[in-house]
Amino acid sequence: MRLEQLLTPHLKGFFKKDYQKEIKKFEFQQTRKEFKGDITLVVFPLLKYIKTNPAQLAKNIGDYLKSNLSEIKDYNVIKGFLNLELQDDYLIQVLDDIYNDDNFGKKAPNGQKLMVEFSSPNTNKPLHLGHIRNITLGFAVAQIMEYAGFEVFKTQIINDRGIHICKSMLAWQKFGHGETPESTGMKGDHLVGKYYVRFDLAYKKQIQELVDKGITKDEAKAKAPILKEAQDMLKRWEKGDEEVVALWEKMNRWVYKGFDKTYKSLGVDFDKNYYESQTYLFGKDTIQNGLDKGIFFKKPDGSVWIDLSDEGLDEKIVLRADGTSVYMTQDIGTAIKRIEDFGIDKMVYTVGNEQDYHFKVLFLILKNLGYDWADNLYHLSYGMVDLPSGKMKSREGTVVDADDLIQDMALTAKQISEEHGRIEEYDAQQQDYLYQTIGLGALKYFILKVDPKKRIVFDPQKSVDFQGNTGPFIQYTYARIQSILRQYKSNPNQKLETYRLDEKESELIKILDQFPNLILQSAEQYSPALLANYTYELVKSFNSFYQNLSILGAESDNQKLFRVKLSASTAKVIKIAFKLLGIDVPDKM
RNA sequence: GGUCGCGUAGCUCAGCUGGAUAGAGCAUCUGCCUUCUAAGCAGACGGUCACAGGUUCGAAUCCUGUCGCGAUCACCA
Repeated sequence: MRLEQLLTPHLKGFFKKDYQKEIKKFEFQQTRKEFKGDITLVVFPLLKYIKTNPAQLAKNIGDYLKSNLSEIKDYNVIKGFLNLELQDDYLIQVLDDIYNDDNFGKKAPNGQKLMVEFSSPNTNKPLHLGHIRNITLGFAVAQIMEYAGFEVFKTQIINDRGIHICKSMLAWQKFGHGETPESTGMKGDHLVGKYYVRFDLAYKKQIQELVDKGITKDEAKAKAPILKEAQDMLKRWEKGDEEVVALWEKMNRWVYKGFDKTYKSLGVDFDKNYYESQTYLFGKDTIQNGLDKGIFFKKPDGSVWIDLSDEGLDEKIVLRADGTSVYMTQDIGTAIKRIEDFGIDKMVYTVGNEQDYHFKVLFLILKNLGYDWADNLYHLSYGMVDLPSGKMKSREGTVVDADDLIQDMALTAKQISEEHGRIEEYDAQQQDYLYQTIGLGALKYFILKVDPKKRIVFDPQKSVDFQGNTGPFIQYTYARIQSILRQYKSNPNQKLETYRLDEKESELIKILDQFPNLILQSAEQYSPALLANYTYELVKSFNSFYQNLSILGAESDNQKLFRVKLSASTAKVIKIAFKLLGIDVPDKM
């Protein structure tokens, strides 16, 4: 980042002076290991402006930079690549600036408000691995955006009404014998989930009975009495029936208490919750408004539609024939409401790629309704988390439960930690906290390092690694550095003297220098994966430095000071990057 | 069938706004703990970047087509 900022103005000056050309952007890349140099200018793209031999042009640029910039020590040209070597003094200065910057990579506020939606669960069952990906991803994007200058609001829309929750309610009424989270010791969301499964069991039994009586399966599915009862319950809920509403409130309370616990153990929070029971009626006025403007049209049966065939899509329903809302109606209303509530400029929806079509349509509708901000809505679409056997299916009991998984990860962390036996002086509480930190670090990093749009295959048998490109490896490196800093007894805030850098050292500085750029890129692309993989690259480079050169055993005080500052700066970047990813780093492990 | 996404080493993934000989980890194999934490380091092995065309000085990257996998095209959410 710094290196490019240093060179660009001089390159512009060179082309203006010698060739009378205005060139805005230059292409830099890291110099490949097998060549000498710290940064490389790719000369080929410049041939568009100046017709000449690339090697000759590279040489001319190199000569110019070397004689005009004291920071350039030397250069070499290989084909169309100009490899520039920097003075050690300059790189040391770069490091010192990084060391002294407590908000390294943080962008100044840009004055824009951004809302990030993630999680958004149904309230009829506990969270599972799919939610963990959603939550981890959405939370990380929110944090990155904030660091990149936005004012961020984290939100979720909780699907607390509908047939699914009525099924749990009905089954609890029928088979629950008044069970509560207190009476059973079960987490509330798990208890409610238990009755959702219980409903399905009874439902299937009734279907089978009807089929045995000679009714077709499809007919049986529609006619099963228990389903009728659930549908009836939903109608009563919509009419505001006191008994049903009271039960609904009670069971949702159980679920929220359970969710809160899961969110807490995942280390995430929200600035504002929206509930579908309150938002599902939003949007109806907007539909009328759109009808008046001729954006929507009414079919003979009274249902309201939008025709998007000009955009290459189909007709889409926005209001049912009986005048009730569909998903789309609600989402239109909720989007408008959010803009009104917070005055936000942009919005990110973290929702799985199975809803790509829905969001495409939603954004188009809002645009057609004349909302300019519709251009600033982004669907952060991510791939499903599948098992080696395929999709997770609740009916087949293959769903990986979030709470179980978090616990398993901590348990694995415990086993590995005990083998190493380095934290015996910790008390039980500190140890538990550490196991949580490592287990969660492994899980979150495992998810975040993968490009969001790609499908993830999760093997519960193999679970998650703790070696290589993993959260624990990065946490471990951080802990190692803390150990060194604890042992360094001098004042690290002294001025560095000039000193001959080792290759491992200069490489590390150059990677650190890229961090601000990575923040920008991750924000632009809504991709925590970029940041995660950068952090891994940084840590690998540090470990190579660490294993090959002695830090506290350096030859001189100045060298020791330099290496301590380099280590501390690396730790700082690891900590910031992991904070943005929603992962804690331990001082010992 | 239409639309969208994905296809890189045995496995899991980087690299994709075109640039040098395609990179990591896991697994397998070889070294390195009397020196700062070996969850580590140094190295070996492993590739028709799904396939076929095209654009370009240059393609894993861009375009077209084919194949494979997934999603979606509900008065469900």
